[in-house]
Amino acid sequence: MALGKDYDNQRDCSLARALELVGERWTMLIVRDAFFGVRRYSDFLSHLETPRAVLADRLSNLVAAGILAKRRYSDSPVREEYVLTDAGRALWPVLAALGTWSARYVMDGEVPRIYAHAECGRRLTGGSVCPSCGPVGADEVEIRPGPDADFVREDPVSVALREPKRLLVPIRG
Amino acid sequence: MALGKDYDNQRDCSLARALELVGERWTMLIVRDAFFGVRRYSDFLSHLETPRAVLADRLSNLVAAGILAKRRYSDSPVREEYVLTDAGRALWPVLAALGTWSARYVMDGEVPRIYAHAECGRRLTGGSVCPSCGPVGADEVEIRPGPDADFVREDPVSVALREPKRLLVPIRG
DNA sequence: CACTCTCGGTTCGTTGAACGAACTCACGGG
DNA sequence: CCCGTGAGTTCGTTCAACGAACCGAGAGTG
Repeated sequence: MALGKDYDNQRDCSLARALELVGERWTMLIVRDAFFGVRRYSDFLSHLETPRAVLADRLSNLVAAGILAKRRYSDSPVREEYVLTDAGRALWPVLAALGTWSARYVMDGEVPRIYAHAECGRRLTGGSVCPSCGPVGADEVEIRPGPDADFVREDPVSVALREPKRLLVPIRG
Repeated sequence: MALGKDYDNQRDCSLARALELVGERWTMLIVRDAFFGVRRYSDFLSHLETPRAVLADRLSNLVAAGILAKRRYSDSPVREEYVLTDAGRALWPVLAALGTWSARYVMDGEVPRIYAHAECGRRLTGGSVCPSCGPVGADEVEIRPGPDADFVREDPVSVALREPKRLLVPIRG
């Protein structure tokens, strides 16, 4: 496949191999949403507003890559959810690093969302490091709306994120 | 533009804004090559083997985003080179985090390339942290071929990377 | 029982991006 | 004068993203 997601002549580079798994359009935002507690196809769909076929394709790729796991949470009716695996949760420092870079060099002072250490309440620096307690895992991170948050969107995920919540805690009870 | 690189409904997220700048196909690998010391259009081209039009588009996007700067290094003939700006160099922790994740969860023990702290020679952990000296900037990082490197490719960049070198040091004198 | 709703998709026609080969243009060297 | 190099642009083809419509199973309502 010459076109598409692979980087055939760059297999000798761990970065390129990683990008084959998480470098496609929408994939990183799906992973971010998974950290936000999104688990259902319909919630990913309404929050990201991606074409349904693209979402289905990305979810199955992420499952194949071992980043998400597909789990049945109801037998009747049959309902599936997508949850982060260990490998998926290990992507937190990557998202955090990119978010931190963006806050510094792209967002120009705007702070739509605040990331803090849930135990001590201090804001994280470098994305995943608490200034008092050192590096923190994603499950110890609390997110809450920042001074520049807008509350315009009405999809279930956006509504749930209007209140502080911990990463990885599912958005629906 | 509904199609393409933007994530219009996600502007309220620093990650999405970052991905609008560095999330397109090839862009991250161009930035990685810039850290490797690649500066010339023809070197990016032969190392990445991307279509020429795509490379030209990505380079101009990166310049517009303030991640690369286009600089004339010869007036006659007119020759330009692309170098990382401060904002571009600040992307190092992002690449390092993704590379580290990949080494752990994707590469399955293969080590094509080794990243070490140039001062003390120790291999970096977490991508950009020296176990003795703490966090290191990209300019203090030395790369060298690892046990699983292959020396198959003959383009100027691949050849130059057969020997140890520091990040950011240009590949051609 | 019929009707409707929700969830989690698949199908399909259209648009736009990636691909790769060919072409351009300015300069420099022999 | 011809050739080579660097840095692109042009263009026809192929493939992926888009979005609207469709689908099937089960649950809830009247």
